[in-house]
Amino acid sequence: MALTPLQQEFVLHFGEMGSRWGINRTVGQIYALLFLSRAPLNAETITDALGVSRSNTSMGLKELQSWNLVRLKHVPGDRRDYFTTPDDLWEIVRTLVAERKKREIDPTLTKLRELEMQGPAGDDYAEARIAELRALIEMMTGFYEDMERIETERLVTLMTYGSKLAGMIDKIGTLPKLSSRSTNPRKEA
Amino acid sequence: MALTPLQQEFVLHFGEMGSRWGINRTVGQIYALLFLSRAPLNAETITDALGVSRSNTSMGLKELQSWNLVRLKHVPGDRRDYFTTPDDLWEIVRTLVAERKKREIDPTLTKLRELEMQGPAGDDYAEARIAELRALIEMMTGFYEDMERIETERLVTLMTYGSKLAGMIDKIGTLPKLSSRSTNPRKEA
DNA sequence: CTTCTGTTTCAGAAATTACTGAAATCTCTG
DNA sequence: CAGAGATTTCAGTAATTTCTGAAACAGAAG
Repeated sequence: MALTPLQQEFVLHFGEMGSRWGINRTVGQIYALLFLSRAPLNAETITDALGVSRSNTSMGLKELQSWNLVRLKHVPGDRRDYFTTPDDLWEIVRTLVAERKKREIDPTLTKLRELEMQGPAGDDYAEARIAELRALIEMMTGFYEDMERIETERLVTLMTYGSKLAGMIDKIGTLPKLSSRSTNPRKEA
Repeated sequence: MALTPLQQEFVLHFGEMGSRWGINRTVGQIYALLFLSRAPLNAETITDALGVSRSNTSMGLKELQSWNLVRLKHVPGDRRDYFTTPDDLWEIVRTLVAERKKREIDPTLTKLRELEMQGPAGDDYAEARIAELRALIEMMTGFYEDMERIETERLVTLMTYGSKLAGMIDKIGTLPKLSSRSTNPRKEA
């Protein structure tokens, strides 16, 4: 499969960005190719389009599967595996955020909790810093978990609302009580 | 400077996580060390505490400076440079997000706009996908820019509010008009 | 069971990235 | 300006990561 110039440029860009995103070039390129392709592609087609080895494609697809970024499809009457990316971009973003959190944040949160468990270490400043960092990460991951549960349509509304939020935030506490994870938002109604 | 076991473990963890975070081990370790240290440290002290070469420390500090993650301090009567991390963790988070956006997202947004500029390429699906991705990234970066301007205290309130937001979002549009980047949030008052 | 098609694994090669020590540079101070 | 202290640069080396081709594996069909 020959790539159009548009596909080509997009694929090369994702390859180059790969290292910044924590994946390797081939993985970035495979993803880019699938992203732009309406129909699912099999490993052979990908190998051929990108000019990499068949085994490299296999590893790349495995990596993308471990990120939950691609779906496996089967074409009737064809034994080969076909891959696609979800049509819904928001689903992709959600997956990406969830996976990065899992890989880049959760291990550290666990470690910070461990360190706190070990009790006083005779270094007040370091202990305070660690506790503060742990609390901040917990706040952010807690918020993330709440946002994760909100439907896409509402998220879009929220994001579009943008700077108006500042004004709205100040109304919090004056609004009727609703269930929430929060313990004490500024003022209890 | 000998590290306490607490510092040691924290520093080693940051070193290991470094590669996932897009920095190298030494950079992660230097940052961790500075983060836990009340007093600013000079390059010599860091070199000694981490057991790396002086030049490696120099490069690591340079990298951290390029990320705006450390500040340079000067101790009266001492010509050496001393480094610290900001006391305010929120400031650190803001820097981190800003820098990652700059490195991981902005170049892609630029590239997507370029690709769209090049006009029809005879691949409707790919063009639509690219346009959709560009629009999504613009929405998210636009929202980010709005949030960036909100004071920390309000952000904390917002994050603490968590799942209550879902209910609040539905009220958007019924609230009095305020200035905003948004063009048409669901319903105009 | 054997063959055929497709996928994965893996050891080594290639490429990239990180680290070091020595030399160069920079900048105060006397 | 000369010398001392501090930092940076850089070429070479070490370590790590990525990629490949060959071989092993899987399972459907005859």
